[in-house]
Amino acid sequence: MAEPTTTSFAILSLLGVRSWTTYELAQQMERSVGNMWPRAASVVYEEPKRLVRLGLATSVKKRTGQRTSTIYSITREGRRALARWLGAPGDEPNIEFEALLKVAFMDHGSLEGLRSNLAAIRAHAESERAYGEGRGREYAETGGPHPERLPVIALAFRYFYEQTEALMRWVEWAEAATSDWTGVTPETGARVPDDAFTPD
Amino acid sequence: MAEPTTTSFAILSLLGVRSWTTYELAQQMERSVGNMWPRAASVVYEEPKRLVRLGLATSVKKRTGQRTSTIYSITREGRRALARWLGAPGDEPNIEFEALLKVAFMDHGSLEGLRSNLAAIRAHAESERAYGEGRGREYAETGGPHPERLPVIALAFRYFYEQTEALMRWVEWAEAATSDWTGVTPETGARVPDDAFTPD
DNA sequence: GACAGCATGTAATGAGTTACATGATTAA
DNA sequence: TTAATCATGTAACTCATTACATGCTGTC
Repeated sequence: MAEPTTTSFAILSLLGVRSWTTYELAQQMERSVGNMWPRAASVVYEEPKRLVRLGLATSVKKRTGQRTSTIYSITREGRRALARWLGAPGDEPNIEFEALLKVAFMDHGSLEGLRSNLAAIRAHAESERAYGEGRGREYAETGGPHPERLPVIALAFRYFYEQTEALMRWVEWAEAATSDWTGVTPETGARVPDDAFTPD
Repeated sequence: MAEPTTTSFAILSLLGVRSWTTYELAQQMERSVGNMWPRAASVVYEEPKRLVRLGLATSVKKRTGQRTSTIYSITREGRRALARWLGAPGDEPNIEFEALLKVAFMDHGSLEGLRSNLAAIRAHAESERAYGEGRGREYAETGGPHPERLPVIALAFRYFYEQTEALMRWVEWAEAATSDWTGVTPETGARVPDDAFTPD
């Protein structure tokens, strides 16, 4: 009853690093976990309660004037559960990409729709790249807030990098490949790029 | 009241190509849409009803012995709605990657956990690559069941390729970078790869 | 002393998954 | 004729999102 989910373990993983208030947890979920397991802040306010129910975490209330805030900490049993979860094989990547879905069916849309969606994807990729460069410099220079975690952080960081570069390469290829299109179907002037199905 | 979702439009996009039975829709959702918008078959059996309610599709029942099956077709209004949706900018990629999440917090796990998760990721990447090569050959040789869609299909296909290659590159890098680790933390013998935060 | 932004949640709603049920078809 | 697989759904449940509510803090 009420098994922990991947989201539960994502939060438990953060609690493995140190204790946090719920607000801090929400920040970390966005900043350091958001790239591989994005979740809205509101679940971060709910999930830790389950961890407490299951005995994997404890909570302490703190007063600030009228309001109370909650600080969560991992328990010994929580560490055991975390280690067990980490040892089991994790799920494969799950990708949702609405803009690409539109591109894939743009033969029912318009050339402007294609171009504007590619442009939006490129803008996104560029902003991700810039963000990544900033984060990378930060880690390289300061070591980050938890230097003892740098080896594993480096692994995840590099995935983000490969990911972003792949997206940039693709969108540049796609913009070039469609630059001479005059429509979105073969009859109206869309062409299959030579190297499309046999890349190298 | 019951606005269509991205999943609705994914299905409507398929209906833009031709009419399908629900079962065929479920197959197509896995085969041709699954890579950018994966959904369980059960939603494919529910969603088209909404399209009908909204006047974007029509349904016809067909008998096969005792059982009935349903064939869905797009309406003129459906085509208009589809074109409008295609013209608006789509959402950015949304990536969930549990195995990577585990890697990122494996400093609370074990070296075996790290290696086995990397191995699983590699196996997945290799199988994706093999699958992609098969599909690519198929398209290049036969043109696929809807040759008029080849130009846009080529764009989406190439994204899948870049995606898969990026994952392969990453996992090979990660396995090499961790091959000399004797533990998962700096004290136990994990090291930050030289090029981790300043790739090139 | 008002307003913006930080901090801390709850509630309503909905989308999606897994599990189940069962009919039809084909191969052993 | 049995078992496996294809085909067609429904039901229960839960995860997650958006929207809302409200207190605190610093600054103009």
